[in-house]
Amino acid sequence: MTSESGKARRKPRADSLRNREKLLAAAATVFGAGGAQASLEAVAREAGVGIGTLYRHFPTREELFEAVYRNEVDILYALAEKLAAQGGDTVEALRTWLHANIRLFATKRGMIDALQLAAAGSSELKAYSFERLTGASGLLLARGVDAGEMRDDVSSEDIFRALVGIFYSQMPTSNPADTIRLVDVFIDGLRKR
Amino acid sequence: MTSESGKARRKPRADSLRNREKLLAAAATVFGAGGAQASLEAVAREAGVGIGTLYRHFPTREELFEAVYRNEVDILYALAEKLAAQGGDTVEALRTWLHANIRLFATKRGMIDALQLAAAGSSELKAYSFERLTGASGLLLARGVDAGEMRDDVSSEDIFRALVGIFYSQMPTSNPADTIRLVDVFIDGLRKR
DNA sequence: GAATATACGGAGGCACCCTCCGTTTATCAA
DNA sequence: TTGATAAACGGAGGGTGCCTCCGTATATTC
Repeated sequence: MTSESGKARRKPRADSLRNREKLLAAAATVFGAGGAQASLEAVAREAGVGIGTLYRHFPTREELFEAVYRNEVDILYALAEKLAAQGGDTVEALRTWLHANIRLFATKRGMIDALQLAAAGSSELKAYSFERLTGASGLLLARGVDAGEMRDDVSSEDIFRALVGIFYSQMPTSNPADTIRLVDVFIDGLRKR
Repeated sequence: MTSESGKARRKPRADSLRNREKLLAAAATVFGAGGAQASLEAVAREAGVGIGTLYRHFPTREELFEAVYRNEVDILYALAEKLAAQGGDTVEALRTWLHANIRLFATKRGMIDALQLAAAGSSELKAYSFERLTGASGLLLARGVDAGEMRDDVSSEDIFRALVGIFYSQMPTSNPADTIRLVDVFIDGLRKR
């Protein structure tokens, strides 16, 4: 139903699939080193393909980012689901999840930029990452609100954006410990008073 | 002692002063519309001067930003001083000051970008704005810590960066009310528990 | 009214963005 | 196998921006 919808199509060309993989690997390398604004031509060079090929596979910078980090995003989402399911202190669950975020972002400079892009992106076609991670924090937030342990006057999207903002502004200069402390401040603020 | 230090200098050329003003006005316009990444050549065009002239007056993008927004920064600093001097609830003072920030940034898209730049900039030669505003929030924070009303385990620089991050991530999509709510969450987290 | 210290402007070299299209190649059917 | 052809490739090209450099212009000074 997925692969044979519509008229019978040729199967994708092998070189196309190969190039896609090469581009993803190259992008992980280049973005990892240079952050979000790294040159797309550099990615194409690193991958050993023409710039046109890059654009055919990933028409926008965002799409390339999304593809590169989709896996990590899925991991974070899965963690949120696990934490939400296993019960226990709701505030601590949220804290655990956010600390996992920080630890992940600390090693992947490009990832935080990707989220920054996603969070700022147009709302009509929201990036996969933004939806997914907003969903994840929403899961944990809702549990806290239901339990009467967290304030109910903020949305998961706002929270997520705020946290991305904190990460984003902290990363370049500070060490993870400072970031963790600030996120903890924010979490304490989320407690119902 | 300031103006005649060293050998007797010529007075600055009139055209130079004029161009500096033209550049500042143009930059305010262009950055106001286009944000931090607006083209410097566009600024020069708007000012009706050559690109070389722009670079002579403001060797870096940061310096131009700083000059454009210095006045607002000074206003915010003065407000912090006033709030710190007049006593009263320390947490409320900080809140008042941050709300003033939000209100100001809401109308000056370029300003928040400028701070973002300043906050991320190299720490060896810190931008005027960053130092000034860090100092301002430090003033208010210290008072709260001394009064035993705020936690003492975060630095004013970290706080300031975090708040810039929140502003920065919120502004493009949300309305000021959401931003205010999130900053309030953060402030609540700063309370000593 | 020189002399000269300063400032001006923009060409030039480089990098990047993105599009477009002539060329190449993988797939499929005969 | 071997065309036929849909699909993908690559990179030239036109545009923009960055920043530097230096020949030219001009405000100040004496």
